[in-house]
Amino acid sequence: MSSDAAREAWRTILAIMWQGEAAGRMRDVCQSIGIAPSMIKSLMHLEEDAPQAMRDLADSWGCDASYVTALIDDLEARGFAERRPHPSDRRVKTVVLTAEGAEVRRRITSRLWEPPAGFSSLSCDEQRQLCELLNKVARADAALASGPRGAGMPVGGRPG
Amino acid sequence: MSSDAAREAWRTILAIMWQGEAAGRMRDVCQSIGIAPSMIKSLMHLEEDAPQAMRDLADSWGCDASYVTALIDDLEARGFAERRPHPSDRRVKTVVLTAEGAEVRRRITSRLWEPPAGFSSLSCDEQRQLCELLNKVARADAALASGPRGAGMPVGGRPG
DNA sequence: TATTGTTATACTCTATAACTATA
DNA sequence: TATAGTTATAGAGTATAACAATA
Repeated sequence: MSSDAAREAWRTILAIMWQGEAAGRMRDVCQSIGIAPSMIKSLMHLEEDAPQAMRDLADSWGCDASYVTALIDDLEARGFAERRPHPSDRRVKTVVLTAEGAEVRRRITSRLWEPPAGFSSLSCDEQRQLCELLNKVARADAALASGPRGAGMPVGGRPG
Repeated sequence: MSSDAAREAWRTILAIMWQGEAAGRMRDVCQSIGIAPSMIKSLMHLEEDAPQAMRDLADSWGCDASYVTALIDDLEARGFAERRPHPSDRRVKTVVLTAEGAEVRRRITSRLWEPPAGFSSLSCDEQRQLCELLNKVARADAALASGPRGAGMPVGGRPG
């Protein structure tokens, strides 16, 4: 059970995300850059110097492997990503961002990470306070998520 | 241009939304209640005692009118919503939530508005502080949104 | 035999165009 | 003539099943 203040804070975050100036952000970014929304998710998760196996991408995106094939086909067709063989397992294909893909990724994040207009109503001190409180929440949330649901831990993790 | 603290705060909100315990929230709610994600959006915007014209729904969801027809067809088929004639304009159809639809809506919100696990790492005072700061942002954001992009105002709104 | 990625296929989501009824 | 909603249809987005290559 959670406190009323926490509940209201969370509801307000949802309102800022879905009803405020940032609501159509995702769609605007897609239109201005000329890519499909599904591409953003892929681009944001790939990196320039860290090849990732297709299978791992399917797992972390929670989608079917065949759909990863389709997504990476698209990215490759536009020159944003590149398939590479796995050094030791020839079944596996890995994916990296090309220089052009990395550039597009930077353009996306610079728009997406721009805070909604309402943040300008806070003083500098308030902005720093807000930032610290949110960081505390995010750190705790990440820690809790890696406990009960983390990737490295077996499912029956907690010893009897 | 926005301050570094504001930028970091916003990025942290995005991390909490997309990477933390709340990341799969929407999908979980859909599965546990047995409805499609698109239905959530519709249900959350309808009300039990405030009939809304189909046309207005299309506008506020930013989608085509024909898709509203499909959505409301689904909701009606499941007994969650009901079409009603407009009192004065016989072209218009309005939509309201049925009692059952309102009940499902309550179940959805009670899960969706549950704050992510990380909020429990804040003291009561910190939760209240966070809540106040976010409220300030949300209020300013709503005010700014209703200025440049508001519904009631003509596009060329600012007088010369 | 089990696993990785691909292909073929089908189902869901959403938009466009043509249509009917009303204003 | 213009507007509200519907129908028919087509295009994206995504999954399932069958398959080839490799382990």
